[in-house]
Amino acid sequence: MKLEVLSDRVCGECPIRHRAVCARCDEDEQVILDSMKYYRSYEAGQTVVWSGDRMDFVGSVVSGIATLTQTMEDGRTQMVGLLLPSDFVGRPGREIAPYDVVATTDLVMCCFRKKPFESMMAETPHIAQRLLEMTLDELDAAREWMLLLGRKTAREKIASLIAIIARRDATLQFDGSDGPMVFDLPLTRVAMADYLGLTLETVSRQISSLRKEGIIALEGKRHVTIPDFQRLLNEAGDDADGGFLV
Amino acid sequence: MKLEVLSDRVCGECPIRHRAVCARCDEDEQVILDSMKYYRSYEAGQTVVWSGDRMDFVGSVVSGIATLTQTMEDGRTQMVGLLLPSDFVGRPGREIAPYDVVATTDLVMCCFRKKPFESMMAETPHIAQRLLEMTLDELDAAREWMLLLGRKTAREKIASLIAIIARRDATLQFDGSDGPMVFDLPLTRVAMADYLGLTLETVSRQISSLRKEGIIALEGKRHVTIPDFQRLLNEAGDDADGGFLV
DNA sequence: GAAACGCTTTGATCGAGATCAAGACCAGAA
DNA sequence: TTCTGGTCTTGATCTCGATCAAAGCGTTTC
Repeated sequence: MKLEVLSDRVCGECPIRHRAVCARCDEDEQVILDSMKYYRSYEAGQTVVWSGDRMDFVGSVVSGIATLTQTMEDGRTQMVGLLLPSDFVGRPGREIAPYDVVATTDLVMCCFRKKPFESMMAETPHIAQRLLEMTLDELDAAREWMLLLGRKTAREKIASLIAIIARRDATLQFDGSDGPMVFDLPLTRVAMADYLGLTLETVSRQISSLRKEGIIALEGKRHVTIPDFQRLLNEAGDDADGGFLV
Repeated sequence: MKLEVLSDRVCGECPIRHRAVCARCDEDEQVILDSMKYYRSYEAGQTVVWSGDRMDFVGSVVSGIATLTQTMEDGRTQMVGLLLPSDFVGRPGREIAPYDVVATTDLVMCCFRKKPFESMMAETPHIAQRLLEMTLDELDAAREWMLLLGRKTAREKIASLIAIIARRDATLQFDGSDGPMVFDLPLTRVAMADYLGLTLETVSRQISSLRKEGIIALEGKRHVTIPDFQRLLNEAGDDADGGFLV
């Protein structure tokens, strides 16, 4: 679908140019990556990578949202990462994918075949440096999530998730501070449950509860308005402004 | 205490030389690190770093065990990492420590002042490469832990933790496959509870339950024997051999 | 020796969230 | 229009792990 449009695109006009794994590259390096890259599109619901399968590429999310999930034999599943534009998928040096990667919305990825990318990385410290930085950020996020999974109540979990999504959307749009925040939840109730270590019924109940108390407002199932962000943060159990943003 | 002995030690005879952040360095690089490094010792129970404090050094665990914990204002705590020999503490480029680091046993660390280490890292791809590798491993471990925290039962959590500690100890000692595994738990019941997202009472009850069923045997509070490792793994809810080790 | 302290175990009870079950809401297809 | 399938909400009940409480055990101190 969008593939034709995108395949013409050069890195210079890429929307994630300054945040992705290639962010630190100078012009020469960029030219090489530009010639190596190719785009892939996925529809909402499609699986990008199956856990246990061989993975012959790595890449960055250009637009859309994907999830990283782990599943036990009996079917219990836990989402272990939420991939947003500029996030990196795949691990250099790894053959087999350890997680399912699923497109939650329509998704476009900027991909590189694994071998060439690995050689490029060995010669280009800028890429390795940026990847290290991004991986350390992901590790922080994973650890924040461990606190949520291990110690927060259902209500706090929901409030935390909504706050995280809201803050991200706010960052993307404008950073004009006050006024109500408005956005769409990019996840189904099931996906939220898988992320939060809850059941979908509990997710639904807690969202209803926050709605009844006026902490959030809902239009339809997905469209959310937050009249007072600080009030939401209080429900999330985080200190001050919800951890680190800066 | 051990400080005197250690301060004479050269990197060549370091027990973690081949696994730590310096593992990839060649001899020249090693010599520089050798001259920069200094050892620090901590007693069991001492706090190495306070969350929120400025951190002026980074370093590797040489011997002993430390924990990484996060705490909410109301006192709920979650352990987000277990630091074993060769693990790295601190993030280049970060000023403020986001977690408490606490020595669980007597601990020796090989430290570098942050600024010099950062400059060294900028000039030495070997260090950045190895750190990336280690960080990716930690990210995998954190994600495995997210599955445990979000979806496993109390019994599965305990079995998983014991299995992980057992496997690590087995790796350190010999890889002769069969026969009972014997080792000491390096954590108190409270620490286990903080790691697993449980209360200490539940930890104690589940350990008692595994003991009564003969899946583990206990001498005193800490000394564990596992007669049949596969049986323990079945209780952990992991597939096959408990995920990745290779 | 006894006392004090830290760590652990065990028991009794409670409650948050899971589970089971039904129905609401909405979009697309016939 | 009705049917069908997917997503979400709400209710009733149950259960696992939390909470509250007491006591056991080993080590250190005096």
